[in-house]
Amino acid sequence: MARKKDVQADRERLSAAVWSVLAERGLTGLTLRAVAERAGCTTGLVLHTFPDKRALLVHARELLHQRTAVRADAAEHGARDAVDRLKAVLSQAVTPSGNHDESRVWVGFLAASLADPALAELHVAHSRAFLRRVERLLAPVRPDWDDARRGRAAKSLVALVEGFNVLAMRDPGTYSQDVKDTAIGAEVERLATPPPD
Amino acid sequence: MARKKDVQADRERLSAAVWSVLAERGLTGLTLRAVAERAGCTTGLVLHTFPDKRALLVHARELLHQRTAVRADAAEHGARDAVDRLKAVLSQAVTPSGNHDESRVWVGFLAASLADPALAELHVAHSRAFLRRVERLLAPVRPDWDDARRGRAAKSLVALVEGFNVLAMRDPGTYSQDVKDTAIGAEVERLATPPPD
DNA sequence: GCGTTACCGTAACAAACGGTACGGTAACCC
DNA sequence: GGGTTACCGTACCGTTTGTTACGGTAACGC
Repeated sequence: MARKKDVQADRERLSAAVWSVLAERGLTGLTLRAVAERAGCTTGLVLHTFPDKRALLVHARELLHQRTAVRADAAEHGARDAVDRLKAVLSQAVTPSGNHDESRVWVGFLAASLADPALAELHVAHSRAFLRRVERLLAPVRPDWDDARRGRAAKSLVALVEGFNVLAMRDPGTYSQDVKDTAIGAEVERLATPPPD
Repeated sequence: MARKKDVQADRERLSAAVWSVLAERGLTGLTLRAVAERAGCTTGLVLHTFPDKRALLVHARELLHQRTAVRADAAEHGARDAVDRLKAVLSQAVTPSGNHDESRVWVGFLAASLADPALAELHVAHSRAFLRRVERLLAPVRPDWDDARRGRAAKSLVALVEGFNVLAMRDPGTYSQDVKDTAIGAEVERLATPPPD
């Protein structure tokens, strides 16, 4: 036996490097050497921690999914009533952490998923998980609706959020934080207000 | 003088090849050799028609923008009243031509724009043009609103459309054509119905 | 039909890619 | 503290990338 290392920590650090490179240099610039440089090591460590590039991307994608889920949980937990919970989760989803880095990373993975079935599967799974979360939060807001009706409303809310993220990433002036929050707030209020039908 | 050729036709053919490769193999698979093979020629013709790869991508992006604008014009022209016009343009924007190829191409260009300022500028220009179109179509629907209010509503509609496109591309089962059309139709109807405020 | 000239397929280039193999180095156990 | 062993930086491999240069070929004017 000789020295031992923290493989898990290395994986997280390399995944963070993947996000950073993806946000800054795009999918084309996402090379093993660029990731290694960003993580302060060489390709040796990268390919000893992961079997190949695809596995690295898959892990980075899964970790990103996990982190966003934690953030959504926090937003959900911090809200008071049902309407606030829904609004908080949606609003948090369109609030960029860094200079829209998260959106850029998200788009990078989306484009990469067009050529990698494993990434495609992860993307769909993540997207559906968020949809289910919105459906769950919508249930106490509109208990008078049936599942089908709530499902359609949830899908529209998810589409609104995803659309704002993509648009704000490239044109943050037009799609400012205020614009996004106001739109989401108005939409949720409209869904929550009594008018039956 | 010797033989002459139709440069414009070559450019359109090569741009179409770019779309095809982008949809099928993704951004990573978008190489000059793949484009040449898809167009039935060699890289010789490609780099004699365009100075370099970036110029090829920019032209393909511009032509795509132009084509979608023509389609939107047609949808707008074919509708009867103001509400139908708005609904037709939005619905057409979420109706995939081929097997979501257009969405894949759109995402590919979006990801490519992260590393190419020229593509980024084109993307924003295209996005803003679509937003202005929706604002223009929304004007006769809600003449009682001021520009700011209409602008916010238009941005929400655009976000809804973009979001549906991205979501349906990867999960067409969950976000079916019926789901998208119903949601857009309901949203437009809601905007168009009298209830003031 | 022949010479001229533009076109574009062919081939090669340096650089960079993902991935492999080896060996020096440093940490652990006894 | 010395021997052992796992770690990972270094160097290299074959392939593929964008791009350049050349030359055969085919079409046009006369």
